[in-house]
Amino acid sequence: MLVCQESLFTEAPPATGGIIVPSKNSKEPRETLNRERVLRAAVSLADECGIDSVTMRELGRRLEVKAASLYNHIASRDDLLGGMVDLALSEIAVPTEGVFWKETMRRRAISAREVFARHRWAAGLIDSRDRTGPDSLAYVDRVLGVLIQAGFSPAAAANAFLVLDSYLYGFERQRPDVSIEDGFERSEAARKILAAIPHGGYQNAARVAMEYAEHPFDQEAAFEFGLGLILDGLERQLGADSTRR
Amino acid sequence: MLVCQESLFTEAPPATGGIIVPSKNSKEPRETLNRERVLRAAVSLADECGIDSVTMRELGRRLEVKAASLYNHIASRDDLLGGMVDLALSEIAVPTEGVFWKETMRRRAISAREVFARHRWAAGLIDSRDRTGPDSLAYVDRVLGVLIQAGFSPAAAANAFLVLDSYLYGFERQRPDVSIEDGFERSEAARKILAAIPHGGYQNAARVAMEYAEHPFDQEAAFEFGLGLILDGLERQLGADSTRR
DNA sequence: ACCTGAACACCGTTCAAGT
DNA sequence: ACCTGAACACCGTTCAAGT
Repeated sequence: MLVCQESLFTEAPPATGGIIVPSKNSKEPRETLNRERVLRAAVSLADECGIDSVTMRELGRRLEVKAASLYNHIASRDDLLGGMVDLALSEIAVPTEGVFWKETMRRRAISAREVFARHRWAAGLIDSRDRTGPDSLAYVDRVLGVLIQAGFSPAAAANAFLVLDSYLYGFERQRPDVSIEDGFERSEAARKILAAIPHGGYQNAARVAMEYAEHPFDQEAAFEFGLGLILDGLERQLGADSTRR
Repeated sequence: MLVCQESLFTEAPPATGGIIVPSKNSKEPRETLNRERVLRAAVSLADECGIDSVTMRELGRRLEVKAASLYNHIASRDDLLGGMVDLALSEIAVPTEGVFWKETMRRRAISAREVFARHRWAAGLIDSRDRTGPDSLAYVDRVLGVLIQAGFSPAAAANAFLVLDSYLYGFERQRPDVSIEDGFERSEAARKILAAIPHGGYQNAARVAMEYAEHPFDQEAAFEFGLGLILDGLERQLGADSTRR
């Protein structure tokens, strides 16, 4: 299914050709396009080939339609990206209100990380873009509900939400591309790092590098460590606020 | 100095014209370009007009040079963006090793936020891009040094660094564009939000919106709240590790 | 209502040619 | 060593024209 090689042809394929999109039975009259089909195609294109390859023209090619036609279903490329983010965020597991808020928030964060692993382009697209899509809004409302029900004031709940998601998105964007894998390569890497230290420069960075060469960096553990830190802090704040009241 | 209006001319300005770049005395023979001058011009272009207007062609226009010439000084647009990030990060205040680590980290975070306020494009560019520029590496080394000296193990220091910066960058990217300002507009906004709630939907979001309509959201306070949470957590971890040893 | 063709005003990058 | 002209292979978006 992964068809990301830069197109070998610039011209449109012959209309008869089932070669390019083999999974599509071209006999049945193609059902008409709509916003959802466009968004879903964009998401899988981004998943497979990276966000940079999500161009109007490439997306049109995938949907067997000219780029200009897409504007019947989306307002602009920005609108497209916004819709894609909305779709991705909607995959984050729904917090269930019955569970203890801390556990709910932890599960939500881990679920979000799984979503961001599946859609590696998504975290980079969440920013000034308003989170006003209906799915997103419902999601935000549910998260706030869990926190308010747990005893946070509306403002404190919003604050907690913001702090948690800042960490979540920020961690995701720093997701390191660790490439060194087997033991030999690791110690070899450490040796090189030491050799490259120019006469006592970057000593601290070198110590960390050596440490990681021996005990590889556990990204998931690092994430959950920070998550726990924040959740514990929020819990303490909640306790302080409720005794004061 | 702000000259961001989309260029009114496509053709190059007349060579004699001091009209377009009035601050530049065009009589003296322009000093030759170099990497630093290109990067600095790109940074101020991004500051003034946004990152999207940093194109090779526009940058060339600013430097009174054809776009192709830029490739004598930078390898590619990606190289350019990397260099810009490096330059911005180098503006973050240097942590001084003499001070208590927690205060140092707090000041660093606040300084970083000031830098990101000045260069609003910067936070969005820090991601998979390696932080391997010489300035960045020296900076990383210094931060790690403060933490290690405070008693964190190399791995714990790296973890603390990662957690802090995840929060920092993540918060920055969510920086809300609060547009409502005066009191009347705020209560008006709250009224509208309530009116828009479709028969009991999004109740929690509505409560938060109303709360903010009365007591406007203090972004700086929210940031420092989360920052304090994380720093306190790290301090507790440091204490636990050192008593255990 | 939806799609196409063709155009417009852009991009990043390469490269032979100039100085 | 640095810059230019010209080209290549792209972009997003608009719009009259088709069905």
